[in-house]
Amino acid sequence: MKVNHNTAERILDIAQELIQRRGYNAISFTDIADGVGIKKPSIVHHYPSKAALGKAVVKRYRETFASALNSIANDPEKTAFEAFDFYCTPYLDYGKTRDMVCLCGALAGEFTALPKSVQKEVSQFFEAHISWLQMILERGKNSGEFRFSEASHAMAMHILDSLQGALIVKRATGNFEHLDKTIELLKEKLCVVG
Amino acid sequence: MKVNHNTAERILDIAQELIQRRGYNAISFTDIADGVGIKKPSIVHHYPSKAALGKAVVKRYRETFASALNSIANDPEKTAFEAFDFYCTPYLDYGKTRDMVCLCGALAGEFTALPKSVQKEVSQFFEAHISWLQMILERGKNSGEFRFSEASHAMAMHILDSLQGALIVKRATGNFEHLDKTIELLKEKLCVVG
DNA sequence: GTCTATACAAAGATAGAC
DNA sequence: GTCTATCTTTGTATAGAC
Repeated sequence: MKVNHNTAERILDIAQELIQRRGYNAISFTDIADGVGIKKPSIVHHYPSKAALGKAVVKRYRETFASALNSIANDPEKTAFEAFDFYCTPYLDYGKTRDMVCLCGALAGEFTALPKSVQKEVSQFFEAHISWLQMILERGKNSGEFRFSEASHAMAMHILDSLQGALIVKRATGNFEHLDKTIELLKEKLCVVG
Repeated sequence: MKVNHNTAERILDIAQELIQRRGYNAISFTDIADGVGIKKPSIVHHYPSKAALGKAVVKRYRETFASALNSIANDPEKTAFEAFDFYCTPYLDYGKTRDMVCLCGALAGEFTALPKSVQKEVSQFFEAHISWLQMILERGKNSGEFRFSEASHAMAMHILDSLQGALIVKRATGNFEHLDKTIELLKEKLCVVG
């Protein structure tokens, strides 16, 4: 994890982590300011409102994922299986922590209580992931790596749903097996030879 | 849906619906009071704190489920497939709504920001559902209705995760297909003949 | 760009009349 | 059991000095 020394970015770092741990409506400028080591009005200087900060956090998260997923997809050396495995990595990592979930998984739990601009980013995140997964699934099917009978779009939705669900249930039960088992079952479902 | 005329129960009804729509930290005594048609202090008369109210809401939800699941499991007329199908019904129903998710799915998204007493109820809800599903899966395997190679406990976790994840992603994307597709895929995975 | 000080609204909760 | 009135804290946000 890269460490930022730029204040605007450090605010995003702390805000993101706090949302992943506690959610959007449970955190305040004071919490973020304490984490960064500055005062409340300094945050407002960088982000004019909580909604603007929330949007910036999700936008960065979404774009970081988009960039990484894009790289993998465009790398001719990578197989569809490797791309799928890469996709699972952050879920596995969060799955090992006691109280962190995907940023957008946390936000989805309080979706209708979010500012519209934040909702939009969250929706885009999920839609981009479903599209990317669908593409990788089709590629793997064509290459013979994957074997499944369902529509690739339905499979893509199912993979996303399972991983997001596994993270939130993991945290609520304290059972860290959820992620490992989910990925195992998904791979089996895809008939991965891997 | 039964309509309650008892104030204490009506408070639980409204609080539950509001949490399912917006989450715990985004709602207030004022929101609930407006929904019930009373004033804030009347809520406090019935539930001494927000934490106590939250706990009561989840406890009732959990017990209502436990009772229904118990009835199905103890009914000798019901097959394992019928029990599984019954389990999916509320998810399907919430899946058709624009902005409702499972009460405990919503709460899981802000788990660490919940009062300890509420956390405990949510954990118990998930654990009870996993145990119940595991039992039904084993029963179906023994009767020849289900065919799966994984541990029944892992399958039970996976079913719960998928359904919970499908609900929150459904709401965040506005794509109502998530639940239907999830259940279809789960049934196929179980090699359901039914 | 960061701070102190402050405004203003909303939150959870209490006191006490009816 | 429900209300009005109030307390206290915390929230987001602004003004203006440094």
